[in-house]
Amino acid sequence: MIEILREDVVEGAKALLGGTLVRGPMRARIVETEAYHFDDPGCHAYGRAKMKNMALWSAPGNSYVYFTYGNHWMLNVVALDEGLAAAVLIRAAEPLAGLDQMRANRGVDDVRQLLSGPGKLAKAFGIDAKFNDRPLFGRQELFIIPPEVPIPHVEVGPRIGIAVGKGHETPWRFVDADRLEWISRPLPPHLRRTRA
DNA sequence: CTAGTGATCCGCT
DNA sequence: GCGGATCACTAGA
Repeated sequence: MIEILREDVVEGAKALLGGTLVRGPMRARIVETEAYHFDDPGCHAYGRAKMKNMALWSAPGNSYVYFTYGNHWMLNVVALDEGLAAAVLIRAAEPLAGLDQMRANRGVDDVRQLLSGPGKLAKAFGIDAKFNDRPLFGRQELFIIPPEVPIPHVEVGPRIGIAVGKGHETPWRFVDADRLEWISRPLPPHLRRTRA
């Protein structure tokens, strides 16, 4: 997995689908990701290094966690693309285990609401600044188990929440086509199907 | 649909 | 050093 992330952030974003995010009793299957890379105005690594995004230059496979909109933490996996800083945003997951812990952290009961968005997922897993810039593969307090085999069907769409003029059309949002009920929001009508 | 939230950034004193 | 704009979102009408 780290080898893929080091090579190509788009491939990395697809390869992370089907992976398992783990913390304590909590386990969840990653069903939605987005890719961001250095040359893309929507990427936090665009322009020059800033205080909050130092982790983007740490190492492929590390976490990049940041805070936005006054409320929300986001979990990213650091990657490289042609040697330049890049990242994969983990946007949604299917709860597998430790649901009671997730419910307690989120303050909601509905299983569909636990992890169906990047801010929700981070809150359910109790992810905050202390998880920034840490390895995510291998056993840690928070880690990701890569999928044993790539998932069979990936659907693609434009990324969410990117302002006009900042790469909003770039189709770098990837979802597990067989688990659409767990994604953060529906894909727009015309989508392309590709292989993982 | 819109309000809320607060750290960070950038351009100007 | 200051202040407004921005922001990879969510909850609730």
